[in-house]
Amino acid sequence: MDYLEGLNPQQRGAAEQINGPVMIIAGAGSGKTRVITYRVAHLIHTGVDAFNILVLTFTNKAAKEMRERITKVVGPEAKNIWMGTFHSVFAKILRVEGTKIGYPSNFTIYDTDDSKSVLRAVLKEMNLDDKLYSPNYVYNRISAAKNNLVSWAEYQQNEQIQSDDHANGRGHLGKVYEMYATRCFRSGAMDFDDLLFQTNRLLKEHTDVLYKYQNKFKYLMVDEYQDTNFSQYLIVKKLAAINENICVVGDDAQSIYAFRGANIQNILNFEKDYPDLKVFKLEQNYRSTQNIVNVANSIISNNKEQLKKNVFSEKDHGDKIKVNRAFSDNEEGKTVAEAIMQERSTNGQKWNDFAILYRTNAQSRSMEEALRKLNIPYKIYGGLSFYQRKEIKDLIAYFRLTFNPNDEEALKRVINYPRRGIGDTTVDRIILSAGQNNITLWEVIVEPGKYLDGRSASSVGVFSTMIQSFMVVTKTLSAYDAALHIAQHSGLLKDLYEDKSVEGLNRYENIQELLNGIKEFSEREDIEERSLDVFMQDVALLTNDDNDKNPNADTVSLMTIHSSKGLEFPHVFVVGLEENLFPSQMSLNSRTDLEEERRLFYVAVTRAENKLTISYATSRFKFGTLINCEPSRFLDEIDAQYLELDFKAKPQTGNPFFDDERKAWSRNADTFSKPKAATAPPAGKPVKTTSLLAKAHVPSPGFAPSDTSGLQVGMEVEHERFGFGKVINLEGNKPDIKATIFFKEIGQKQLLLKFAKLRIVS
DNA sequence: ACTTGAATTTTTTTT
DNA sequence: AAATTCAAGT
Repeated sequence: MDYLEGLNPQQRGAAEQINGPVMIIAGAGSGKTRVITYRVAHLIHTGVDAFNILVLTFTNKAAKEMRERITKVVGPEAKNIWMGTFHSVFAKILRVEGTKIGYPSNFTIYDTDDSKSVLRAVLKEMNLDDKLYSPNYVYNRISAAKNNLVSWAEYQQNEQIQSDDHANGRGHLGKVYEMYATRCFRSGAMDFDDLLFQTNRLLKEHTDVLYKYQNKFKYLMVDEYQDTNFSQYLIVKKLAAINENICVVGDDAQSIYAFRGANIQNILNFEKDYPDLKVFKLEQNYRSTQNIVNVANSIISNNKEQLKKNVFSEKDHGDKIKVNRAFSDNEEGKTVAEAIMQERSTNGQKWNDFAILYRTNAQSRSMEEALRKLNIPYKIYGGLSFYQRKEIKDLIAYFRLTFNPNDEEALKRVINYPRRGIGDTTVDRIILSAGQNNITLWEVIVEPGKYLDGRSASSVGVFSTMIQSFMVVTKTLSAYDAALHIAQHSGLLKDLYEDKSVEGLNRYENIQELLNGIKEFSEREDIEERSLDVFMQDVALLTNDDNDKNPNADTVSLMTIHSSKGLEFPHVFVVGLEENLFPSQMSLNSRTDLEEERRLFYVAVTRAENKLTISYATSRFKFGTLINCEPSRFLDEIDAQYLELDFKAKPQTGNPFFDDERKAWSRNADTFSKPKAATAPPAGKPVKTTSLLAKAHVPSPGFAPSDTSGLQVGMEVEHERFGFGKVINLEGNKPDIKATIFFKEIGQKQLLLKFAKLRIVS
């Protein structure tokens, strides 16, 4: 039992309560992963067969980490535990049982790009305006339906939905959903939501299958339960129905995936589903200093919907939370990079100790540039995954087509890449005859002479013969040899090799990297089936982290707050605390969305162990135009006693974030009602600086900042935004010289010379 | 069929 | 600013 010694009483209680329904409300940094690890270890020690345990996690990475930790406690037996994301676990089950609901076992998994491409085709065929029916909107709508287990037929019959759609002028959505679903089915494909939706169908329509897995998974654990949607909730509930040995772990304060259908009610209502539920609350935060925990608490206390808990820390108070203000996004990056540089040298820290977190992926660029200038090694997590790169998707599309010739998205992707003279017209004709003869595209292609005329028939024939040869060849080759064969004989490798541009070289290397990955896979000894089609099966579910070559390199980490969930760093920088960015402007229309943004901020803050720095910029580029930004409302919500500002608060207001600029942009309660007809354009809407305000300054043509090292009192200067002014004072030493400048249009300002972009006029 | 350059759109977050 | 789509020319 010594493995339980390291747990505090609540943690231990949760780990030892192995029978019956259990809910663990785990505050940030409260040792949640530890508890799950030891709970599973405890299950195995008390004699539960590892094969009977199912652990559902939120990311592949989390699953992998947990398995490693459990292995340390219980040894190789840990290999036999079913552990993974909802999507990967049920994809695996659907490969085995999917034939019962009409899917081939080699079904393709469509990623978001594939799905949207199908939708575009459908919308085009139905002649629908793709402004009104934007693929994005339609996709989300269908996704939401599936996550609530509404089939296309039910969608069409549901009066509420229908009247909503009609009110939105989108009465054809039901039909689009139907076409989309049938198209995917015909292609032998499931999208992400299908993996859960079809699992539900399977368990509902085939009680023998349900029974089988109920008995297999005698013990269920679900991590990050607050992020499950209805579809996931129901799968779990069904699987647990016989034994009711279900343990869910979560923190309602960290629910940040409602946009993907996550339903916070799942955790709030868990007690109703299981009246004899045992609840454990983990409230001691072992990760962060008291200041950080207190700030986090003061943020989250602004939310109405939450389970009561009292997260506390017994660590030192630690430093106050620094708040930096910058004039632009680039300067914000510079400030962060310089702070990292400095701290590392004074405190002897590693690059690893720092993380920069942001709301949107687009913000990484200004950070990257600043880090690169100071030669700071960094790594960006998330963003475009390796498997989403064009060249990788192209090659994989060939694999997909080889193993599932009905995969229309793969077919359309590669039928004319590399160029082989099959243009849009021919493709359209193929689609047309497939429709007319009620057969698949593939069936047209294998007998081109029957459906197409001479010229195109021959080039199409060459293509289909090639794919057919792949089907034969891959049967006997190892995964790597098969992949190489396809890469070579499809002409793809040659096409990339001949492109000598930098990007072309890069693409070629990426293909080699993929091939290397496949080689590694085909040499793995821990799995039985190592053929290419097995490798293919989960590729759509892989993310960037799963392709990380040296995860232990000493680098600064850059990532969105969403992907930072579950991680921790000694010093965290949260950047871009601005209205319309964080909180995102998409979230301003409803209280629930806004509360989710606030939880997101909570997640960001609680990643920090010892030090936290928050920053915002007063202007930044968006879509190539400069916009003015106002400080985020979240900053106002933090109890000021924990903060340390790098700029002077305005004494009159008592609120450091309400400065003149802020007042001019005046935001308050009516953000929730209508956008007001203000004299000033609302912040966040892209506005050319030239037309900003009556008093806005138009920089002189060819405005470029001068070298200000020789600046003297009395000189006239021009500032990009503040206009012309006169230097009235200079103070401070070398890099930190502060200039007081009187600007004609806006009055006196203090600027740090190293940041200010000034042109010396005279 | 394909190439080129212009016009248009895009940003939330992810399995 | 970058990526994608569109339209005219070859």
